[in-house]
Amino acid sequence: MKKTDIGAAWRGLANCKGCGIRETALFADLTEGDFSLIHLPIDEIVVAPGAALYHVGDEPQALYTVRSGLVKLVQYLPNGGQRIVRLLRAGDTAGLEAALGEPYRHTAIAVHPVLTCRIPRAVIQRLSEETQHLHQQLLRRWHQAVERADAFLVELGTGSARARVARLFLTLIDEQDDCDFFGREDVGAVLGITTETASRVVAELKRQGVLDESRPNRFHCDRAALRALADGP
Amino acid sequence: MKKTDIGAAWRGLANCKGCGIRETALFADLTEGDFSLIHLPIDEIVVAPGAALYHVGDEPQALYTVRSGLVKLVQYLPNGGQRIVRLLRAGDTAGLEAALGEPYRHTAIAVHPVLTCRIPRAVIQRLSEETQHLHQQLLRRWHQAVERADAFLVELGTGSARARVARLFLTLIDEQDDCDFFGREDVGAVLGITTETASRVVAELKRQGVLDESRPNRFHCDRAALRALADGP
DNA sequence: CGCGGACTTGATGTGTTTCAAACCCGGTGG
DNA sequence: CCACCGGGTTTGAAACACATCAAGTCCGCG
Repeated sequence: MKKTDIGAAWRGLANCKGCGIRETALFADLTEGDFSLIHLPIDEIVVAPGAALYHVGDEPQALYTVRSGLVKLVQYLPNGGQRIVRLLRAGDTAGLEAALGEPYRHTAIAVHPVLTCRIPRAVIQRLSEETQHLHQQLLRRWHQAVERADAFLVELGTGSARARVARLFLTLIDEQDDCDFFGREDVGAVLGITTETASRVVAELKRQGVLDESRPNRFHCDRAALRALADGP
Repeated sequence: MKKTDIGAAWRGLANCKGCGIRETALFADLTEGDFSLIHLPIDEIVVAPGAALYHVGDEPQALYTVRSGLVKLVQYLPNGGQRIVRLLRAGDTAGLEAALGEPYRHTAIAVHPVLTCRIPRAVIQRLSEETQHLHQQLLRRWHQAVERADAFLVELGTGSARARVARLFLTLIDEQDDCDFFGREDVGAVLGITTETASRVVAELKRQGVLDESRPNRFHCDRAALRALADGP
């Protein structure tokens, strides 16, 4: 609760047309003409680990396209604990509910350093009235959000702690079998297990050579071994 | 897999304008004029318990508005098991992905006898191009689906088996504190626990007088007691 | 009447939680 | 430079909840 909110730094105005990840992002299929409809600035923002993009219940002023890094969507439990309900990476959209004028349902926190584009709600509404393209994209994003949510429930909420951890690594791993991981407390909040169990499992996988920690929380993984663990008991 | 698909019976053509639950359903804010855009029949269908509205991977021909009864959305696990990822009731929409032309991501199965309206995909696409109203509703439905998914994860995937069962009852209970419940196997699939544990917990709650089984799988519940259990250990 | 399916119950084992303590490491200040 | 602290991680031992395997019961139904 007392986490510093410092760490959100303005980086400049976004140049959407020339954006490197546009084809996978919300503005994917906007046309030249569509861009002229944007009359509010889209800011590029750098968010430091631990800082929030927005908080649950906030007035929805904007939604965010993640350009790099990792964002966790957190929901707080009545008992004070927290549960991470989704993880967002490059190309994903955070705070979609802002497009509907609904208050944010989660708190979005940067896990790794995050580069993001802040798109004001007014821009979305304007575009979504004027162009079918964006409307389709919005629907697709919602669809994607549901799929992710279901996947979280099925993949990360089922089976033994070891299997869950293995599946989590498999969802985070890159093409070189490397993986930027995060704190054990967060692992627990994602998988619905305790911090200690998360730590035990990760430590054990390191000992077994399935994981190799090149730097703190940076792992090289044995993909095959992880897959075997993912469905085993 | 071999569940009979019998039990889906045509009941007639829907009269959307006069529909009793329209204000809560997908067609909530369509105008008189909008209805004239519907050129394909909307069927009213009765689905018997255990029968499917559609199967995972099916070509998306239609989406469904649930008018009464209870529908489960099921996802199958690699190991052959299954997990129920959402429960739908009167006013809810099943198979939203059809509006996007995406294949169904779940299998939708009637738990209690279900009365449903089958809305062909073409109708949705036509309407969604012609009227902002429906478009907004579609977005809202997606939003709702995500909220449900998150609630499933947080409420039904956290805490002890007893707490989860209590929360499940609280989500199903009606204003008279009555509750149409369902098989223990399904309870397990919803909560991520085994059939036996589900049975044990329900049986124990019956003995404690928290639940009173008036007829098979029809319960009168002590709401206060359930709420106490819901966050307790 | 006897069968099958869903529910209940018991005994046992194991995985996970819990409570505690030790550890490692980067940072701070003497 | 080193002592010291604090947060995150690891590890241990004991308690507990849940899974598992295996009967047994209670229906409805042919």
